[in-house]
Amino acid sequence: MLSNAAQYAIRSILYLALYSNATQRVRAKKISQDLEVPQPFLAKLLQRLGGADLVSSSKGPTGGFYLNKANRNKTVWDIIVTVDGTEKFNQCFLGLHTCSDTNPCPVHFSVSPFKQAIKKDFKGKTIAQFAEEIKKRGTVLSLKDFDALHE
Amino acid sequence: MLSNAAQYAIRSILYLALYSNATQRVRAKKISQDLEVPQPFLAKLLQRLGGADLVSSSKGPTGGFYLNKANRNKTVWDIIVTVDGTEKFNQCFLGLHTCSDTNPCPVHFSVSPFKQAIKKDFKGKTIAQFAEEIKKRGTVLSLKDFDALHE
DNA sequence: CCAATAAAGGACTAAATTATCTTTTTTTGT
DNA sequence: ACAAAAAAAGATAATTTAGTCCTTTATTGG
Repeated sequence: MLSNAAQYAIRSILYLALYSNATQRVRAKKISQDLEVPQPFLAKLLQRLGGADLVSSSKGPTGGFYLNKANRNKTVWDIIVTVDGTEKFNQCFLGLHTCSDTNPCPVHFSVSPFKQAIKKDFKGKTIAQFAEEIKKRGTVLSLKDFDALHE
Repeated sequence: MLSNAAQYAIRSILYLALYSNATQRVRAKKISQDLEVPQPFLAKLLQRLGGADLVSSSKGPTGGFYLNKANRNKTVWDIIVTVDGTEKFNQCFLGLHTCSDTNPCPVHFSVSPFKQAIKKDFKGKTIAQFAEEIKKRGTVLSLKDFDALHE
Protein backbone atom coordinates (compact mmCIF):
# COMPACT_ATOMS: atom_id res chain seq x y z
CA MET A 1 0.00 0.00 0.00
CA LEU A 2 2.88 2.37 0.76
CA SER A 3 6.41 2.21 -0.59
CA ASN A 4 9.34 1.99 1.81
CA ALA A 5 10.12 5.56 0.86
CA ALA A 6 6.67 6.78 1.92
CA GLN A 7 6.89 4.88 5.20
CA TYR A 8 10.29 6.38 5.93
CA ALA A 9 9.00 9.82 5.01
CA ILE A 10 6.01 9.65 7.34
CA ARG A 11 8.08 8.39 10.23
CA SER A 12 10.79 11.01 9.65
CA ILE A 13 8.36 13.87 9.53
CA LEU A 14 6.52 12.76 12.65
CA TYR A 15 9.92 12.39 14.28
CA LEU A 16 10.85 15.93 13.31
CA ALA A 17 7.47 17.15 14.56
CA LEU A 18 8.32 15.73 17.96
CA TYR A 19 12.02 16.45 18.27
CA SER A 20 12.90 19.48 16.17
CA ASN A 21 12.20 23.17 15.75
CA ALA A 22 13.86 26.06 13.93
CA THR A 23 16.71 26.22 16.45
CA GLN A 24 16.90 22.51 17.30
CA ARG A 25 17.71 20.92 13.98
CA VAL A 26 18.44 17.25 13.46
CA ARG A 27 21.01 15.84 11.08
CA ALA A 28 19.98 13.24 8.50
CA LYS A 29 22.42 10.83 10.05
CA LYS A 30 20.79 11.04 13.46
CA ILE A 31 17.30 10.58 12.05
CA SER A 32 18.41 7.51 10.12
CA GLN A 33 20.02 6.04 13.22
CA ASP A 34 17.06 6.69 15.50
CA LEU A 35 14.52 5.38 13.02
CA GLU A 36 16.77 2.60 11.76
CA VAL A 37 16.48 3.59 8.15
CA PRO A 38 19.28 3.45 5.53
CA GLN A 39 21.16 6.71 5.81
CA PRO A 40 21.97 7.69 2.19
CA PHE A 41 18.51 6.69 1.10
CA LEU A 42 16.95 8.86 3.78
CA ALA A 43 19.21 11.78 2.88
CA LYS A 44 17.93 11.67 -0.70
CA LEU A 45 14.38 11.38 0.51
CA LEU A 46 14.68 14.36 2.85
CA GLN A 47 15.98 16.34 -0.10
CA ARG A 48 12.80 15.57 -2.00
CA LEU A 49 10.64 16.37 1.00
CA GLY A 50 12.46 19.68 1.28
CA GLY A 51 11.68 20.45 -2.34
CA ALA A 52 8.00 19.75 -1.69
CA ASP A 53 7.98 22.07 1.33
CA LEU A 54 7.25 19.24 3.72
CA VAL A 55 10.44 19.74 5.73
CA SER A 56 12.90 22.60 6.18
CA SER A 57 16.66 22.43 6.36
CA SER A 58 19.81 24.46 6.74
CA LYS A 59 23.36 23.64 5.72
CA GLY A 60 26.63 23.83 7.55
CA PRO A 61 27.61 23.07 11.14
CA THR A 62 24.56 23.23 13.44
CA GLY A 63 22.55 22.63 10.28
CA GLY A 64 20.03 19.87 9.79
CA PHE A 65 16.35 19.26 9.25
CA TYR A 66 13.35 20.63 11.10
CA LEU A 67 9.70 21.54 10.63
CA ASN A 68 8.60 25.15 10.38
CA LYS A 69 5.05 26.41 10.86
CA ALA A 70 4.02 25.69 7.27
CA ASN A 71 5.50 22.18 7.40
CA ARG A 72 3.50 21.44 10.54
CA ASN A 73 0.26 22.31 8.82
CA LYS A 74 0.75 19.70 6.13
CA THR A 75 -0.92 16.31 6.40
CA VAL A 76 0.15 12.70 6.19
CA TRP A 77 -1.79 12.57 2.96
CA ASP A 78 0.43 15.31 1.55
CA ILE A 79 3.42 13.11 2.30
CA ILE A 80 1.90 10.10 0.59
CA VAL A 81 0.97 12.15 -2.47
CA THR A 82 4.46 13.61 -2.72
CA VAL A 83 6.34 10.36 -2.35
CA ASP A 84 4.10 7.72 -3.95
CA GLY A 85 1.47 9.68 -5.82
CA THR A 86 -2.20 8.91 -5.36
CA GLU A 87 -2.63 6.03 -7.77
CA LYS A 88 -1.05 3.32 -5.70
CA PHE A 89 -3.12 4.15 -2.63
CA ASN A 90 -6.39 4.57 -4.48
CA GLN A 91 -6.02 1.49 -6.64
CA CYS A 92 -8.54 -1.35 -6.46
CA PHE A 93 -7.49 -4.23 -4.24
CA LEU A 94 -7.52 -6.58 -7.23
CA GLY A 95 -5.93 -4.04 -9.56
CA LEU A 96 -9.04 -3.31 -11.62
CA HIS A 97 -8.91 0.32 -12.66
CA THR A 98 -12.60 0.35 -13.49
CA CYS A 99 -13.61 -0.83 -10.02
CA SER A 100 -16.00 1.55 -8.27
CA ASP A 101 -19.14 1.62 -6.14
CA THR A 102 -21.25 1.18 -9.26
CA ASN A 103 -18.96 -1.38 -10.90
CA PRO A 104 -17.44 -3.20 -7.94
CA CYS A 105 -14.92 -6.01 -7.87
CA PRO A 106 -15.75 -8.97 -5.60
CA VAL A 107 -13.94 -7.46 -2.61
CA HIS A 108 -14.80 -3.84 -3.21
CA PHE A 109 -17.28 -3.45 -0.39
CA SER A 110 -14.99 -5.16 2.10
CA VAL A 111 -12.08 -2.92 1.26
CA SER A 112 -13.56 0.40 0.29
CA PRO A 113 -14.95 1.68 3.62
CA PHE A 114 -11.62 1.20 5.33
CA LYS A 115 -9.64 2.95 2.67
CA GLN A 116 -12.03 5.85 2.88
CA ALA A 117 -11.66 5.98 6.65
CA ILE A 118 -7.88 5.87 6.59
CA LYS A 119 -7.69 8.44 3.85
CA LYS A 120 -10.03 10.76 5.71
CA ASP A 121 -7.86 10.42 8.80
CA PHE A 122 -4.70 11.18 6.85
CA LYS A 123 -6.22 14.13 5.06
CA GLY A 124 -8.05 15.65 7.99
CA LYS A 125 -5.32 15.96 10.60
CA THR A 126 -2.25 18.16 10.36
CA ILE A 127 1.20 16.88 11.22
CA ALA A 128 1.05 19.06 14.33
CA GLN A 129 -2.19 17.43 15.44
CA PHE A 130 -0.81 14.02 14.70
CA ALA A 131 2.25 14.78 16.81
CA GLU A 132 0.03 15.89 19.69
CA GLU A 133 -1.78 12.56 19.57
CA ILE A 134 1.49 10.67 19.53
CA LYS A 135 2.64 12.51 22.64
CA LYS A 136 -0.64 11.84 24.40
CA ARG A 137 -0.99 8.22 23.43
CA GLY A 138 2.67 7.37 23.54
CA THR A 139 2.70 5.54 20.23
CA VAL A 140 5.91 4.56 18.62
CA LEU A 141 7.95 5.48 15.51
CA SER A 142 10.93 3.21 15.88
CA LEU A 143 12.11 -0.06 17.29
CA LYS A 144 14.37 1.74 19.69
CA ASP A 145 13.32 3.69 22.75
CA PHE A 146 15.02 6.87 21.73
CA ASP A 147 12.94 9.14 23.91
CA ALA A 148 15.62 8.84 26.57
CA LEU A 149 18.10 10.45 24.19
CA HIS A 150 15.98 13.56 23.94
CA GLU A 151 15.37 14.20 27.62
CA MET B 1 -0.70 -4.67 -0.14
CA LEU B 2 -0.85 -7.36 -2.81
CA SER B 3 1.60 -7.93 -5.63
CA ASN B 4 0.40 -7.90 -9.23
CA ALA B 5 0.96 -11.63 -9.23
CA ALA B 6 -1.38 -12.16 -6.27
CA GLN B 7 -4.04 -9.94 -7.83
CA TYR B 8 -3.83 -11.88 -11.10
CA ALA B 9 -3.98 -15.15 -9.18
CA ILE B 10 -7.11 -14.23 -7.26
CA ARG B 11 -8.89 -12.98 -10.35
CA SER B 12 -7.87 -16.05 -12.38
CA ILE B 13 -9.06 -18.49 -9.76
CA LEU B 14 -12.38 -16.73 -9.28
CA TYR B 15 -12.67 -16.71 -13.06
CA LEU B 16 -12.08 -20.46 -13.19
CA ALA B 17 -14.58 -20.96 -10.37
CA LEU B 18 -17.20 -19.29 -12.53
CA TYR B 19 -16.36 -20.56 -15.98
CA SER B 20 -14.65 -23.93 -15.70
CA ASN B 21 -15.11 -27.48 -14.51
CA ALA B 22 -13.36 -30.80 -15.08
CA THR B 23 -14.76 -31.11 -18.59
CA GLN B 24 -14.86 -27.42 -19.49
CA ARG B 25 -11.25 -26.39 -19.22
CA VAL B 26 -9.88 -22.97 -20.13
CA ARG B 27 -6.59 -22.26 -21.82
CA ALA B 28 -4.11 -19.88 -20.24
CA LYS B 29 -4.32 -17.70 -23.32
CA LYS B 30 -8.07 -17.25 -22.99
CA ILE B 31 -7.84 -16.40 -19.30
CA SER B 32 -5.15 -13.82 -19.98
CA GLN B 33 -7.23 -12.26 -22.75
CA ASP B 34 -10.45 -12.16 -20.76
CA LEU B 35 -8.78 -10.75 -17.64
CA GLU B 36 -6.38 -8.55 -19.60
CA VAL B 37 -3.29 -9.90 -17.93
CA PRO B 38 0.09 -10.55 -19.62
CA GLN B 39 -0.12 -14.01 -21.11
CA PRO B 40 3.33 -15.57 -20.47
CA PHE B 41 3.36 -14.15 -16.97
CA LEU B 42 -0.02 -15.67 -16.24
CA ALA B 43 1.08 -19.02 -17.69
CA LYS B 44 3.99 -19.12 -15.25
CA LEU B 45 1.73 -18.10 -12.42
CA LEU B 46 -0.85 -20.78 -13.20
CA GLN B 47 1.98 -23.29 -13.13
CA ARG B 48 2.82 -22.26 -9.59
CA LEU B 49 -0.82 -22.33 -8.56
CA GLY B 50 -1.04 -25.84 -9.98
CA GLY B 51 1.94 -26.90 -7.90
CA ALA B 52 0.22 -25.52 -4.79
CA ASP B 53 -2.98 -27.44 -5.58
CA LEU B 54 -4.97 -24.26 -6.05
CA VAL B 55 -5.84 -25.02 -9.67
CA SER B 56 -5.91 -28.16 -11.81
CA SER B 57 -4.80 -28.57 -15.38
CA SER B 58 -4.42 -31.02 -18.21
CA LYS B 59 -2.16 -30.93 -21.24
CA GLY B 60 -2.78 -31.46 -24.90
CA PRO B 61 -5.62 -30.41 -27.18
CA THR B 62 -8.83 -29.82 -25.18
CA GLY B 63 -6.48 -29.28 -22.21
CA GLY B 64 -6.43 -26.23 -20.03
CA PHE B 65 -7.03 -25.09 -16.47
CA TYR B 66 -10.00 -25.70 -14.21
CA LEU B 67 -10.92 -26.08 -10.55
CA ASN B 68 -11.67 -29.44 -9.03
CA LYS B 69 -13.54 -30.03 -5.77
CA ALA B 70 -10.43 -29.60 -3.61
CA ASN B 71 -9.47 -26.39 -5.42
CA ARG B 72 -12.93 -24.96 -4.79
CA ASN B 73 -12.58 -25.50 -1.07
CA LYS B 74 -9.47 -23.36 -0.85
CA THR B 75 -9.71 -19.72 0.23
CA VAL B 76 -8.53 -16.39 -1.10
CA TRP B 77 -6.17 -16.33 1.85
CA ASP B 78 -4.58 -19.56 0.59
CA ILE B 79 -3.89 -17.80 -2.70
CA ILE B 80 -2.31 -14.81 -1.00
CA VAL B 81 -0.14 -17.03 1.18
CA THR B 82 1.02 -19.06 -1.81
CA VAL B 83 1.85 -16.13 -4.04
CA ASP B 84 3.01 -13.37 -1.70
CA GLY B 85 3.57 -15.08 1.64
CA THR B 86 2.06 -13.65 4.79
CA GLU B 87 4.63 -11.04 5.74
CA LYS B 88 3.70 -8.42 3.21
CA PHE B 89 0.04 -8.53 4.13
CA ASN B 90 0.57 -8.57 7.89
CA GLN B 91 3.22 -5.88 7.93
CA CYS B 92 2.70 -2.65 9.86
CA PHE B 93 1.49 0.25 7.75
CA LEU B 94 4.64 2.20 8.61
CA GLY B 95 6.91 -0.81 8.26
CA LEU B 96 7.64 -1.24 11.98
CA HIS B 97 8.04 -4.92 12.66
CA THR B 98 7.54 -4.42 16.38
CA CYS B 99 4.18 -2.70 15.92
CA SER B 100 1.33 -4.43 17.75
CA ASP B 101 -1.73 -3.72 19.89
CA THR B 102 0.49 -3.26 22.94
CA ASN B 103 3.23 -1.33 21.12
CA PRO B 104 1.31 0.50 18.41
CA CYS B 105 2.59 2.84 15.73
CA PRO B 106 0.70 6.13 15.32
CA VAL B 107 -1.69 4.70 12.73
CA HIS B 108 -2.04 1.22 14.17
CA PHE B 109 -5.57 1.59 15.45
CA SER B 110 -6.78 3.15 12.22
CA VAL B 111 -5.35 0.39 10.10
CA SER B 112 -5.53 -2.74 12.23
CA PRO B 113 -9.32 -3.33 12.27
CA PHE B 114 -9.39 -3.02 8.51
CA LYS B 115 -6.75 -5.66 8.04
CA GLN B 116 -8.36 -8.00 10.54
CA ALA B 117 -11.72 -7.74 8.82
CA ILE B 118 -10.38 -8.38 5.34
CA LYS B 119 -8.25 -11.25 6.51
CA LYS B 120 -11.19 -12.85 8.26
CA ASP B 121 -13.24 -12.52 5.12
CA PHE B 122 -10.51 -14.05 2.98
CA LYS B 123 -9.88 -16.91 5.40
CA GLY B 124 -13.49 -17.71 6.20
CA LYS B 125 -15.00 -18.16 2.77
CA THR B 126 -14.14 -20.85 0.25
CA ILE B 127 -13.56 -20.05 -3.39
CA ALA B 128 -16.85 -21.79 -4.13
CA GLN B 129 -18.71 -19.53 -1.70
CA PHE B 130 -16.96 -16.49 -3.11
CA ALA B 131 -18.01 -17.50 -6.60
CA GLU B 132 -21.63 -17.87 -5.44
CA GLU B 133 -21.54 -14.34 -4.10
CA ILE B 134 -20.09 -13.04 -7.32
CA LYS B 135 -22.92 -14.65 -9.30
CA LYS B 136 -25.53 -13.25 -6.95
CA ARG B 137 -24.14 -9.76 -6.69
CA GLY B 138 -22.87 -9.50 -10.22
CA THR B 139 -19.49 -8.13 -9.29
CA VAL B 140 -16.73 -7.88 -11.80
CA LEU B 141 -13.32 -9.49 -12.46
CA SER B 142 -12.28 -7.70 -15.60
CA LEU B 143 -12.63 -4.52 -17.55
CA LYS B 144 -14.39 -6.36 -20.31
CA ASP B 145 -17.88 -7.78 -20.27
CA PHE B 146 -16.86 -11.30 -21.06
CA ASP B 147 -20.02 -12.90 -19.71
CA ALA B 148 -21.49 -12.74 -23.17
CA LEU B 149 -18.75 -15.01 -24.46
CA HIS B 150 -19.77 -17.74 -22.05
CA GLU B 151 -23.44 -17.83 -22.74
C1' DC C 1 39.91 33.91 5.56
C1' DC C 2 39.90 29.00 6.59
C1' DA C 3 38.71 24.47 8.18
C1' DA C 4 35.06 21.67 9.43
C1' DT C 5 30.33 20.29 8.89
C1' DA C 6 26.06 19.39 6.84
C1' DA C 7 22.68 19.41 3.06
C1' DA C 8 22.13 19.38 -2.22
C1' DG C 9 22.82 17.23 -6.37
C1' DG C 10 23.94 13.79 -9.63
C1' DA C 11 25.66 9.35 -11.12
C1' DC C 12 25.68 4.85 -10.10
C1' DT C 13 24.62 -0.13 -8.19
C1' DA C 14 21.72 -3.80 -6.35
C1' DA C 15 17.64 -6.31 -5.62
C1' DA C 16 13.05 -7.54 -6.40
C1' DT C 17 9.30 -7.83 -9.25
C1' DT C 18 7.28 -8.20 -13.57
C1' DA C 19 7.33 -9.97 -18.01
C1' DT C 20 9.02 -12.69 -22.10
C1' DC C 21 11.03 -16.34 -24.89
C1' DT C 22 12.36 -21.01 -26.09
C1' DT C 23 12.35 -25.86 -25.53
C1' DT C 24 10.31 -30.12 -23.74
C1' DT C 25 6.62 -33.14 -22.37
C1' DT C 26 1.96 -34.76 -22.49
C1' DT C 27 -2.34 -35.59 -24.71
C1' DT C 28 -5.67 -35.83 -28.45
C1' DG C 29 -7.76 -36.86 -32.86
C1' DT C 30 -6.81 -38.69 -37.25
C1' DA D 1 2.35 -43.66 -35.79
C1' DC D 2 1.85 -38.71 -36.40
C1' DA D 3 0.71 -33.88 -36.32
C1' DA D 4 -1.27 -30.38 -33.63
C1' DA D 5 -2.33 -28.31 -29.27
C1' DA D 6 -1.57 -27.19 -24.68
C1' DA D 7 0.84 -27.01 -20.22
C1' DA D 8 5.53 -27.57 -17.87
C1' DA D 9 9.98 -26.05 -17.34
C1' DG D 10 13.82 -23.26 -17.46
C1' DA D 11 16.47 -19.35 -19.05
C1' DT D 12 16.53 -14.60 -19.93
C1' DA D 13 15.14 -9.63 -20.23
C1' DA D 14 13.07 -5.29 -18.67
C1' DT D 15 11.31 -2.29 -15.25
C1' DT D 16 10.76 -0.44 -10.86
C1' DT D 17 12.16 0.34 -6.36
C1' DA D 18 15.67 0.52 -3.06
C1' DG D 19 19.97 1.81 -1.71
C1' DT D 20 24.94 3.79 -2.22
C1' DC D 21 28.70 6.84 -3.42
C1' DC D 22 31.04 10.95 -4.82
C1' DT D 23 31.34 15.84 -5.70
C1' DT D 24 29.58 20.53 -4.96
C1' DT D 25 27.59 24.25 -2.30
C1' DA D 26 26.41 26.72 1.78
C1' DT D 27 27.16 27.93 6.68
C1' DT D 28 29.42 28.28 11.00
C1' DG D 29 33.00 29.11 14.44
C1' DG D 30 37.58 30.29 15.13
